[in-house]
Amino acid sequence: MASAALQQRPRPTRMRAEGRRNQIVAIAAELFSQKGFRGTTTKEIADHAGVSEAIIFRHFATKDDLYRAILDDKVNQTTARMKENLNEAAGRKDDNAYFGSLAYEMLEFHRKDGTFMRLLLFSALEGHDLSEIFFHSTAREMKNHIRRYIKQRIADGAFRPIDPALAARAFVGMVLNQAQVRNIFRDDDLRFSNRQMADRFVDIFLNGIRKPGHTGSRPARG
Amino acid sequence: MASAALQQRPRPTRMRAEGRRNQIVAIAAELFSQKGFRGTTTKEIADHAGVSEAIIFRHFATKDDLYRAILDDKVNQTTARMKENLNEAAGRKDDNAYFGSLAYEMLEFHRKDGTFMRLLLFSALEGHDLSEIFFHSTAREMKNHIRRYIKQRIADGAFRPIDPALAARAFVGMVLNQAQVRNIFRDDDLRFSNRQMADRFVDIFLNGIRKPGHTGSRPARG
DNA sequence: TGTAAGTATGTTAGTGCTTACTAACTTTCG
DNA sequence: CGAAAGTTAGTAAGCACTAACATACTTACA
Repeated sequence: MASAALQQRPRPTRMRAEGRRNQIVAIAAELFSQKGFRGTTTKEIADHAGVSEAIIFRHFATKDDLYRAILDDKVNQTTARMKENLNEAAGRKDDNAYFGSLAYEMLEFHRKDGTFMRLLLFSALEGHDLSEIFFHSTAREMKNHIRRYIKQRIADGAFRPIDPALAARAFVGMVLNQAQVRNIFRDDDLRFSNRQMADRFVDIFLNGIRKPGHTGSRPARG
Repeated sequence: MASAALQQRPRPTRMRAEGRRNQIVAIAAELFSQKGFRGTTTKEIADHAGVSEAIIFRHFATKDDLYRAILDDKVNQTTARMKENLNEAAGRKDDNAYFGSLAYEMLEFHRKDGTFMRLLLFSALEGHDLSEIFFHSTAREMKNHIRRYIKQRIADGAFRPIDPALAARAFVGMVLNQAQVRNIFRDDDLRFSNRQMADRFVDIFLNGIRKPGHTGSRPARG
């Protein structure tokens, strides 16, 4: 996938600095996500960009700098997208809609961008100093959002008095583990659409934390 | 006169082949789990073993062979331990005990052996050919065990008619994500013991999949 | 039992290859 | 022209891996 960006060019098309820079970032992101930072050579990146190796180092002082630029890039474009979805769903107090769209968006996000999770894990495992920011800006921020929502719904009397942070992790865990098994371990045994999967996770989760009697708790119209 | 500024290798303790081999495997497992296969050098392994680099290659033809030995080792000792726990819990039909001990054992396992999860992820991300076996022998096997149990309990009329494989993944996901956040991302915000955490995950999960009215087939637990 | 021979375990000092990165030069374009 | 975008041809360091030699332990046999 996305191998269109990785094609080699026989003729070195001359590009402007910004364009070349973006191209290098995109290509390197793909390669780093596939083989890790240490497993990818600057020569390899240059070849995929159809350019000599020295060009890489005109745009990025070191290989590490390039990695930093990639993570920065990913974080920015990701948090922006995620926050939109979170806030969109947070307004209403429809539990099914909130968790359903959340799970669906997470699954879809990781389906569309297979590199993200791999980059995140690689950076954490390889102990890169930006991995913490990378992590905090994504999973943790999302988890906190859910935690606050659950806390509110407990106060509303809709959910049982469970620990909000733990419940949030439980829900995120279901969804992320599914995405991870698919993206990292290529174990695609569950033949559900992301929508179906999201609905079923929400079903289990909400039944698990709702107060007995509170069957659906859709936004009471009165 | 004594060139005391020499490296710390005062007495090259002579070991028998098997002992040295095991030592190298243990050291390399630790280092690979911390820095990955590509991120760890054979020199480094030798230094930690207090031995010259050539010794590594007397026991293992290539660095790759060493990696293979480590994964084999981990798989064997792990599946053995895990299967015991699974079968021990499977006999009784106490849902709380089954899922509770399962979650607890998983959390404890990953707390005790922090290298396992890192090795598993590294091998999958770096695309090592043994990673599939590594994966199948652990998470997948366990998930199948749970899937069968859930299927049985649905037939018993204790659980709602949900998809067993999906429910199994949901449960495993909760637990493994928690272990992963702790081991990989070092985000230790949940201040619960593993026992408490297991109980709470089970609480959410079982309430989520039990038939209404089936409060819980606990034999004797108040 | 003493000890030389034989073997297992260790060392040093490399090899050739790959890597990130650089210097110095050439080509394209406004 | 002059600057921006490209090239070639390196370098020093680090890598997995090896050959040749050194030392400790075991065993065979008087």
